Amino acid sequence: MSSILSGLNPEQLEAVSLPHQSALILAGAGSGKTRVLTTRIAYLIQSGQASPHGVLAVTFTNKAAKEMIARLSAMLPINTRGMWIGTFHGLCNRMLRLHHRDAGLPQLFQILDVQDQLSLVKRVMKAMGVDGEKFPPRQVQWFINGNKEAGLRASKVEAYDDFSRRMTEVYAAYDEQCSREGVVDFAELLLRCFELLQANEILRDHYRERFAHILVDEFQDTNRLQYLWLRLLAGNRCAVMAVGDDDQSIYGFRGAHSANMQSFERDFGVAKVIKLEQNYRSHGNILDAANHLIRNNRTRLGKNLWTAESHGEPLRVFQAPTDLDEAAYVVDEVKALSREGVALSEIAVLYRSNAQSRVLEHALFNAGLPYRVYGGLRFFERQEIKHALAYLRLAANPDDDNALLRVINFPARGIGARSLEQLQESAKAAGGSLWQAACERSAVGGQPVGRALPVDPRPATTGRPASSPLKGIPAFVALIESLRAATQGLPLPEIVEHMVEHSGLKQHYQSEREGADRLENLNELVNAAVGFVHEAEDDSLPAFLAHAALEAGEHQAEEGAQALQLMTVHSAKGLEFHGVFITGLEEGLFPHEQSFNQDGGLEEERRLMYVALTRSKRRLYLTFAQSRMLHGQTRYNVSSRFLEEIPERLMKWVNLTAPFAPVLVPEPKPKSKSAVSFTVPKASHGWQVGQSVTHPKFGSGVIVNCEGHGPDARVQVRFTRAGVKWLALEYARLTPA
DNA sequence: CTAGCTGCTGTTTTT
DNA sequence: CAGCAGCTAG
Repeated sequence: MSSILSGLNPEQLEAVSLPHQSALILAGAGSGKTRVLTTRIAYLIQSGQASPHGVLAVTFTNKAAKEMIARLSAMLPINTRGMWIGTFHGLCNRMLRLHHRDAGLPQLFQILDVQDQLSLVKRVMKAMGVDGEKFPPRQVQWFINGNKEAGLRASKVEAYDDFSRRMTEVYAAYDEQCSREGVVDFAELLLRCFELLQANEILRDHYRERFAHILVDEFQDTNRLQYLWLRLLAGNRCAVMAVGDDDQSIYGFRGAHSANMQSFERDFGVAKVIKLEQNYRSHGNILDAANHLIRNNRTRLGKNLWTAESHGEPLRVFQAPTDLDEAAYVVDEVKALSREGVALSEIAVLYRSNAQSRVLEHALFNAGLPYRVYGGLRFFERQEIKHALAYLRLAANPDDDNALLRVINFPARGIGARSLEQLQESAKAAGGSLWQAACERSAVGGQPVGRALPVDPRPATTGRPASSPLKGIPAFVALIESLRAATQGLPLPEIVEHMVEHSGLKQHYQSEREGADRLENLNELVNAAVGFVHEAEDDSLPAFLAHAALEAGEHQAEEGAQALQLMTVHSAKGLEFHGVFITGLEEGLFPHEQSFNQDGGLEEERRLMYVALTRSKRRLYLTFAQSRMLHGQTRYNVSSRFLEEIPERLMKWVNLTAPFAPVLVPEPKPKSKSAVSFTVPKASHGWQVGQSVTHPKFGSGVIVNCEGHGPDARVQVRFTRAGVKWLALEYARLTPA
């Protein structure tokens, strides 16, 4: 017992060994929050106050859940498999699978990711004849999720104006369509689970009996629904330990409600709030900077981090003329750090928005520095993977219209908009899924059956009722049936492999010019299935599909490899690095301009900056650029106000530019760098046929043709790797080889 | 029906 | 600059 508790400071110890009561732990960045949580679980189990079976621990990200399980396994000789440790979505998914009947869901319900959800929303809107101009689908999606996350079904939404009334109608229709298809979106996982527990007393009591201890990580990020879910699940006898930091609440934009911390104190009868304020991560200057910055926020619970460590180095501030120069600086400094012996995996480059990673990646790639990007397009979100998954989903549940629509004509098999329209109409008329409608048509050799016929609005076409589409649809039905039959009972990896091989996807990408990467990803999908079988308790196809939806990014981030870490500030939360670059510190970017009109938006941006600062253990860089390419045009920004909120004495301006010097508007750059630096009399733009060139993306090649003059000048280049391409000289960054 | 083109638009953060 | 909807030629 003493072994797991040794080394804890008094506050940590108090938190870990609390008696059976609900508690709120205010845990500052780097104060050993995860350690407290895991040690608490270990303590409860080791002292016999709880069994592994009777503890539920919920986190916000998969990464955090994994971390917790790993640390727990290291601390105690117990099997952590089967323990209820996971994300809100993961745990709700688990509960819904176990009780799908009570929850009113098919056993094999599928999970819609953001893209799937959006396309379903669009489909529903189209069917209802809702104007997509007046009601942007994204906004409708946001509306639906927002209400679900507030715990509101369409029938409970209070709509006082025509606009929200119409949106609410779409919400209702969308939910109906989801249940027809047997699919649930992310928010639905939570809401459905909540409703299940609410409606089913026996089940509720069962789980309340079972989970005597609930632990919640990142409590400040919980939304209304998650809070209600916790309260419902906890009942009166459960001890809930909520750990959070209001200063790190950065998900307000999607409904997180850090006031849940205050509600928690009240609703759960918290006797004492424990504050963890000693920071074990960063040197003093870094903490000073973070503390000063966050003091500019009005709405805080109040907390001040301190450290026993020395001040360390000053923060290094770098002002770059352009985003390219900023990237170049990052490259140089990373190289220097690396030479000093700092592992690349201990260095992170942070940015506010994903779009910023491009320029950085480009510079790193050219410098030959290995890097890994978190976020962005995740593995399971790639087009070819989504296609393959759609085939798999159809094998598991053919009524999944989203999946069907994705692949019914991919690879192309002659099913166009017209036949789809007809299919959708007959499905609607029969009140069934698209798959059912497709089967009906195929079954009788092309004759539309029974009631399916009369809806055709154009009498002219009734002469030859839907003859052309019937070539494609029966072929599709037959394909799916044969895939299903062939994979029946096979182990998961073989199912996946069979699908990839025989769905026509592989063939399609083999014949496609740029299909090599996609093929590789498809192979990687088979590997993912193999890995999944080894790791997961449930290695069925539906479990794999759920995994794909819930842990979309898992596969591109190989742990431990020696690579520089690139990520948004959001995804950096909870991580720490020896050296951190916070880039793009410009007004409009960080803080983001979208935050200016949002309620409390600026304070959230500041908390985001606080999170960014506190990721660093030792070395911290703050960089910004005076001009930056954004959305295809150059923008001139001033430095971020956050730089001014950090005391000057903590910072060192490394490029010797006076701080807050007036922004110089650079002269317009020459149209094409290469055209200026390279002059050959032959042509006005300086390039000639036969010349060897290199392109940042396509690599090396030879010019095979030229045409046009001035801004319209183009050259045709035969690249060694990328084939033959026409490039506009004004834009292509071509260099002589 | 398909493929390929044009022209438009929307842009933050994520389970 | 992307991704996408809508259009046109084959």
